[in-house]
Amino acid sequence: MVSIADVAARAGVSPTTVSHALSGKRKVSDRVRARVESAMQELGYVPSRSAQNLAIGRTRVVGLIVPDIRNSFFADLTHGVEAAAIRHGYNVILCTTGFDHAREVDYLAMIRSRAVDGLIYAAGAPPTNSQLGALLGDLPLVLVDEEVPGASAPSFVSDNLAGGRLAAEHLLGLGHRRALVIAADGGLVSSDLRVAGFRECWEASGAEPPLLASGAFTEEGGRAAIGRHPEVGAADGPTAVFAVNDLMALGAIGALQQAGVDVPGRVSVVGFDDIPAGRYAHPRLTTVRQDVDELGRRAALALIAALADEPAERTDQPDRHVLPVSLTVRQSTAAPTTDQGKVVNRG
Amino acid sequence: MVSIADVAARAGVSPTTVSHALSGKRKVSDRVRARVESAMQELGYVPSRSAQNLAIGRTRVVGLIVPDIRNSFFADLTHGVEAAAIRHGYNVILCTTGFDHAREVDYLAMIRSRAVDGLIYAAGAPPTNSQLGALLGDLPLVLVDEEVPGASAPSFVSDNLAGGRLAAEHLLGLGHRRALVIAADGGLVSSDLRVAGFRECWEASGAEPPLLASGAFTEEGGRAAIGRHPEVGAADGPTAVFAVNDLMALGAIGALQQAGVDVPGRVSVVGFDDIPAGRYAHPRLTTVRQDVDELGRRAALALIAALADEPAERTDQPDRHVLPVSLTVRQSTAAPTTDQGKVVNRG
DNA sequence: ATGAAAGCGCTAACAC
DNA sequence: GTGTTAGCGCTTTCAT
Repeated sequence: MVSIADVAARAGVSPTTVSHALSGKRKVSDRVRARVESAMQELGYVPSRSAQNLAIGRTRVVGLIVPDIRNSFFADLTHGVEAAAIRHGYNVILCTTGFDHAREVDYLAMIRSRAVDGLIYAAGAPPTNSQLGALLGDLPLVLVDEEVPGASAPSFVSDNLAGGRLAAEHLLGLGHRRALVIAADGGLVSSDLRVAGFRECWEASGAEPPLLASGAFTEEGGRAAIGRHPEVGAADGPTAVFAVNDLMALGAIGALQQAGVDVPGRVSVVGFDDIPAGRYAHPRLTTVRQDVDELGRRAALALIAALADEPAERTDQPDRHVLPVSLTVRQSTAAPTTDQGKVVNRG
Repeated sequence: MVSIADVAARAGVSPTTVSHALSGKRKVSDRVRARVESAMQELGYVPSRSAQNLAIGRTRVVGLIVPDIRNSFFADLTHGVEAAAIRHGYNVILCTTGFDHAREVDYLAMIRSRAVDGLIYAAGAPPTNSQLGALLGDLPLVLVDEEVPGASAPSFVSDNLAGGRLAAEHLLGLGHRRALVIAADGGLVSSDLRVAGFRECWEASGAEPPLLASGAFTEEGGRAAIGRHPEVGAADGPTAVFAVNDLMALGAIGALQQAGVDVPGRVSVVGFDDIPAGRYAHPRLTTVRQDVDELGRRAALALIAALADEPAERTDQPDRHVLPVSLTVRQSTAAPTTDQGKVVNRG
């Protein structure tokens, strides 16, 4: 292990000078700099990150907590975070909770030991609300994708309310008047907002209130919700389904098709997220698109900015940043057929 | 920042004793241990990871290099790695190269500065062959998914050769005799082996040698390959396509369908990997399944074991571990139709 | 069973 | 423009 002292000795200068030649934090004469540089070269010197971390009190590493990296939504988010972080000289430690409590505890221990300078938290499960603050201590924190009711940290989320409205408008525009909404279990704010946006818009149109189902945030959750509502696609039953994420929407389509209900012939389905699988599905999924990559990027930049600022700066109001969403119309939605409900003309 | 000295003072013992009470590396009387523990509690003490790292010379962090986390193959791999790592007390720093050279350089700097104890490397691009060793120094390294010709590191890969054979056997068994193989650009060992396995089996059956195309390891790559081979699905043209990964297979199917060629009616397609999108595609994709999660798990365990052993142990022969693959038959393959080539009976 | 003291390798006042 | 020196907070001989 070649240390800064070795380099200093070889170049005939002090360790301080080597340090400054490396960091540029103070002037070093060209002659000396050249000697130092060749000494480093010859010795194959690379500064020890551990020593630097201890000396400066920071690690230039941020933690990213996501429920499951195999979910392509979180993979995209991670991509955005990592790309932004690396551009600013930060590395990211990936922490996937997998909804496992033991793991969360391990992560918290790591976090509290200041192995990371800050944290980006995408809560996938009903988050540890008020506990969060206690567990994290005063570690800089940014929430992304999912807001945590109690927490006083900046958050970056998609416009879930508007997304729900977009889905409702699209379906109403096609002539649908009876809908089933599939929400996520566990009181996730994002799910609640999507449902709220949908209902608000739907009911404002004068259509009858949508049916409500809920389930796990997975394909199986969507499948099961349809199982519990055999009236979907039946005479006088709902002709439209809005699922609060694509996985559930895909599951719903699968269950519908299995029950012999044509999509979109008999029932239209719209999802939320715009994951790759939705583009390959049959029919291709109409969905509300989130710019997940950007969500991750913005969250990372915010955290890094907070880390650079004086800690005092952190008492800023915990602002909530909401990013726009858009509707991507594909083949899983169509006008309802006249034999199963009167088509109503409307704006 | 409460340090070990604070705890020691409060408990009326020396820092040494606090350290040992924490690590259990030597006996501490119950009385003292109790005092130390409550002192830690009251002060909210958490040991500084940076200080520990510097003192013990290790970080308990491993690096994972993958080309792109958004590719679900690598997301699965990452999941396997991370799960195994965390169970053994290691964290993982995610490094996505995105085929960007600047980033690779940043990562190498981090790695050489001993920010990580070891490295798991899934080379997605034509890897930095012989350079690799030089760049990494003597950092413990494990290769996964893709082997690097020069490198003298243990590797964990799927049985690509057998996978290629499986695909060929399946297609031959259905009665196909003319095939197009879509390989990946860039001389990736995995692609070469898959192609080799396929050809070997194909030609051994007496069928005419398959046509060969190649392209990027992406959906677009598969699409373009079909574009360059309009004879696929035409009279006397190939009735089967084997793409060396699912993304390319999906692209090929899309291009075929766009050209009015029915899959599997007129042309059968088999992929490799078994990514989620293949299960949603229409027709659902027949493919060679890799146990990616296990690949990642095994690689992580091997690295961690190497880190625990005496460094001397590392001179072991750089073993190559190959994991079995299996064929998942779905709807993208069928017997060739008689009007486009005589059906031949076989085995 | 417990302590004193010397590092681990770097940074940053504070001198000159 | 360069050097001295004192930490950063922990682990770990070596004593007792």
